[in-house]
Amino acid sequence: MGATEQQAPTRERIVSAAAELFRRQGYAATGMKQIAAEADAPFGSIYHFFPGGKEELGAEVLRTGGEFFLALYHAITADQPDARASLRTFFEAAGQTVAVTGYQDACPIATIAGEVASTIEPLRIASADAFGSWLDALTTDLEEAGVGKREAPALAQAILSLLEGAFLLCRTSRSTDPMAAAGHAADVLLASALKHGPT
Amino acid sequence: MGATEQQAPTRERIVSAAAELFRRQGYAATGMKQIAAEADAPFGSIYHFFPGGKEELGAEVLRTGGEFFLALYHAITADQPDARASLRTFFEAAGQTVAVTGYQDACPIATIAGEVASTIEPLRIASADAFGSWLDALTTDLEEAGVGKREAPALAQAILSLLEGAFLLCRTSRSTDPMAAAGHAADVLLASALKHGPT
DNA sequence: GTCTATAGAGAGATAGAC
DNA sequence: GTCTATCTCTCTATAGAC
Repeated sequence: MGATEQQAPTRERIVSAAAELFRRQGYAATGMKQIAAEADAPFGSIYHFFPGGKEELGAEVLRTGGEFFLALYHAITADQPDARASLRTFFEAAGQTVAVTGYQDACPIATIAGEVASTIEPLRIASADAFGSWLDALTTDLEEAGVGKREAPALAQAILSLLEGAFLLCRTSRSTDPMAAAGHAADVLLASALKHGPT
Repeated sequence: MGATEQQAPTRERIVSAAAELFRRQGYAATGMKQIAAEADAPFGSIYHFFPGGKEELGAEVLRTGGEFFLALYHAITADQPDARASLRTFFEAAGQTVAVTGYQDACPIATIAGEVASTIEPLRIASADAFGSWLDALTTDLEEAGVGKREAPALAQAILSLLEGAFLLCRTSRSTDPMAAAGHAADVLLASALKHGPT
């Protein structure tokens, strides 16, 4: 914490630089040399830390990205009084992030996932694991909020679909309107599930 | 119609081959040579028909893909008795298509859009135009079904977000569950809008 | 309008000095 | 563990014969 420059370890810098570039430009369009330059790391270090090359680096990016986003979800919703407020706050935060980054940063998984789902099986699986961990967390929260155990998983899938679709529409249209509409829709769905609901 | 082999014109073969490859593998990961091979067309013909190169071809793919999908939407919903049946049928058809193609073919725009939204402005605009045309059509149908003019655009955005998000989750998880959940959610949202509704 | 050969740039990956 | 030079391959794009 002193005046000395504190720089993250090389490996971490590589992973976060790759994460940012993959998320914004896509996996195939991002070169290893560009990653090294952005990370301010020697080119060879990438292959030192990731002997499996680009694919191994991509898998690590998806893993850490999934964990980071999950932690973000928990952090944002922790302070909220109930599940509906949590969802509303989360969608609002998502819209703000997209706008603040100039419609570049949205989901850390989606851009890569769309590219590799039919072509690079290990990365498809890593993407599925990330989405799966979010769905599990959301399902648990929905159940605790009073959504029936039979309805909760499908509702979680619908809410994540809303989020991911809105991310794409926001980035494409350069507008936060789709995220606002998705957030409102998520609230309607949850309210409906709680009313007709369970137990 | 006869016994003679009827082959589509070269330009059309190029566009549809490119559309299929871009949609499945992504824009950056697809090479011009692969497109020529898949289209069974000479390599030079691509540059004959698309002097602007890959970017011009990508724009044409997005334009025709957007039109085709819009026509598909109209065709599927034309026979339906009401708006809720239309939506349910459309989401069912979407899920079937994804599954039947081995989770390869989903939205003709989404994979490209995610890659280019922050990097290739002409293609970002072409993607936005395609999504915009779908939103316009859906908004009109929702209004005709009785959704209030103030609520219809946001509901259309939410429904398209559900569809796009579910496409991604289906392809990533190799399951049609997310599409079923999204279809159900869309039905709930429309029913809610019609009830609390309009006029 | 069809087709081939090739230019020129950049990719992913590797070797080896330090 | 750092860093550079380079290998090989593939990419987009072009030139020019037919």
